[in-house]
Amino acid sequence: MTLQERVWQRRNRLRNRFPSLVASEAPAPAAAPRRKATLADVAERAGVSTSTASRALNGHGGLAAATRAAVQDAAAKLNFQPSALARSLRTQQTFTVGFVVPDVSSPFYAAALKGAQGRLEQAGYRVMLMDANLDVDRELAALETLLSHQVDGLLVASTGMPRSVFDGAVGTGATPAIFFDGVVEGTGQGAVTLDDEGGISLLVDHLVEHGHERIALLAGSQRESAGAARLRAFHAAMLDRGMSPADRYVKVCAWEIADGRRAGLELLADAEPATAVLASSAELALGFMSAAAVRGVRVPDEVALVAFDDPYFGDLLEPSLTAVAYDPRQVGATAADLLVEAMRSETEVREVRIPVTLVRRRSCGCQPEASR
Amino acid sequence: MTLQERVWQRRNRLRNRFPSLVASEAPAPAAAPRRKATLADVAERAGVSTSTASRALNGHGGLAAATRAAVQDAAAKLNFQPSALARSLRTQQTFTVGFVVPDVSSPFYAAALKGAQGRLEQAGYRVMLMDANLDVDRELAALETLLSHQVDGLLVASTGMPRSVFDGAVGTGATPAIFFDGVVEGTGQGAVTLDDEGGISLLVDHLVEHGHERIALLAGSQRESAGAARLRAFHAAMLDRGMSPADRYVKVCAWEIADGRRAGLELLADAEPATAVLASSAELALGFMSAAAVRGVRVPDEVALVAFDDPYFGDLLEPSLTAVAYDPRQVGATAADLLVEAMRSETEVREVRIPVTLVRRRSCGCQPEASR
DNA sequence: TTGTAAGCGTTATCAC
DNA sequence: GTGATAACGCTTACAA
Repeated sequence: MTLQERVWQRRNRLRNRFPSLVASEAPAPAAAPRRKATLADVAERAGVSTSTASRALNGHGGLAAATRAAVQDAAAKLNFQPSALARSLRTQQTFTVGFVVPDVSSPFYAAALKGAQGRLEQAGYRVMLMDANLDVDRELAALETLLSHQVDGLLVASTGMPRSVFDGAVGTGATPAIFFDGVVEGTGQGAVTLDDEGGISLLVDHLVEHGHERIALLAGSQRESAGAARLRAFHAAMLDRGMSPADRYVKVCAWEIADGRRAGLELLADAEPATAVLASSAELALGFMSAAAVRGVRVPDEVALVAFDDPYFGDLLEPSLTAVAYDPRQVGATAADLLVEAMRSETEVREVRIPVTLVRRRSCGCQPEASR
Repeated sequence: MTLQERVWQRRNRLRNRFPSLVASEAPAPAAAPRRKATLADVAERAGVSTSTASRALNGHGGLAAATRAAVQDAAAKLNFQPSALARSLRTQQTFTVGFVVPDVSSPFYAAALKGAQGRLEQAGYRVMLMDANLDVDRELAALETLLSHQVDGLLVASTGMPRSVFDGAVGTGATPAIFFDGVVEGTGQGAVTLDDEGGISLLVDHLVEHGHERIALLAGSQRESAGAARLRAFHAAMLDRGMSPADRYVKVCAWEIADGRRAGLELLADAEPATAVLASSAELALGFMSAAAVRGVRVPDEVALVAFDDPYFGDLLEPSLTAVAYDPRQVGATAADLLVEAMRSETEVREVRIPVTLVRRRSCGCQPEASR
């Protein structure tokens, strides 16, 4: 609070100087607007009341074509920009949505953000961004900040926040929330996730086609819903095909390259190592590749590798990476669409799954014809 | 406007229902706050005036310890969250900064955003994000939107906006602006850029050490200041070493992988092709690698490659990529620091350069001992 | 068709 | 120390 106090004092000092400036200084050289024009200024210049000015500018109720023109003219001359603050305070609508992610610098979230930003801007909304830094407490703080700014809606990829905490902070239904990627089960106005089951199925199927039976999983963190979903899907897919992976083949770990490397080294040190590895994310796959390189294990000759997540440089790796691909922007864009709908009118909660496809390259053992 | 109208109507309908709810419904089960608590509610519960309540909460001027406690207690009980909107309207401070980039989904900007976000949050600021989508017009629109929200400061990576346009929109000095990466020359309260000269020098030197003389440049777009700076630095560095590259070795192009590939193919089709290529960004280098692969030209045996920009998977490429590295978060963080300073008090304009280092890997022809 | 006035939720000035 | 009261810049009944 001390900080705020100091700053305000400064501002006020500045503002207090204005009267004298305006009063005693020579009249402005011309139409050089000394201070940001307000609606009252526009009204005065157009010779009407502020209410009329407001109506003219916002296209509301009946009003003479002439006055409307006069007001618009005055507004243009003064370069009038309505104060979003004042308007929002009055209308209780901010046309701002809060965007919360575990880590903006992750390519996936950055792309989702881009997708959402585009749609929201088109719909007339601004985005206020908060990075939870993979920390549930900060995620909570982020939500509270956003709420105190009266955002009209929330787009959140949760870092595994319990439902009760989320509902406690957001209050049920007051501010619509759409989850993407990191879902808080049982709340919110909707969710968009990747087709984890379908993707894992594609990957397992493909490895089986290559004749693998001892398949390992780099599962990622189980706090985020996506990690958990992929692990579940993996077990289901294996069972479907009459296999059940040894527990020691399933590595739960964080999402960074280093974590994938660590887990990969463990996998490779096994007495009877898996012949194929499925990584739950591109980073984990990268980590595994690096582990294999360190141990001198050749991919795909000695161990096959596939990933859920197709990095944009997947083609250029050695070996190129077989992976499940999807459009991360689409998840952001879709979530934004759902949110815009929810903000416009009550809608029933909807869950959307983004489709994924298999990209066959060399890390699985395939020999794709010379690409491109 | 039609949209806004409709939404407001709905809101008002909702609000109009509240009085009856509050008035006729049975008293709330307990301290279950029906509606978001306002300062007036807190004051009433504490039995003081709103002014006193405000003072108590903000730690202003003298007031009895007892009353202060009472107010704080009431606030806690009501779960009071001050309205940022109302406060900002009154104080003319939003504690929000606008962040404008050409493309958030680019790893560099995403990382810069992350760096800035952290520092700003620490300093008590929120970030409102706008993506200009590589378009100067949208950049302008973004600035105007931000200004209409009365952001306290601006962090902008410009897509090559002319100074006059920027000054016209932002007005000189009213709202402090710090540029990063994409600088608008001659305005703003500061700028932070990478050490383009130093980086290019390192790269050229290194290629020269390898014995190269016919060095080509994938220059990137010249609209952004970084692209232009690297091109200038390249010419300077070559001249310094007594070389002057043929014009046909210098390819100006956009920043995408595909652009790098296209330019790379041209370079390789040359009758007397360059023996080394310097790419102004990681994407351009990737594009070149892909072009070389298509043509069956081996890197580094037949052509050496170095890049300004070290992608996080640079190690795992084939060949691994020799590059100039830097911390993109640091540029965001540094810019944020400058901005916070500028918002707190008038400061002279400062230009900061972020240092870069050379990472020797295999694409240049080096044989680094087994990494890691 | 237009104006008057109330109010959104705060903070700040000035009396008491 | 504390309380009225007037802004901040806008929208919107309600009156004229």
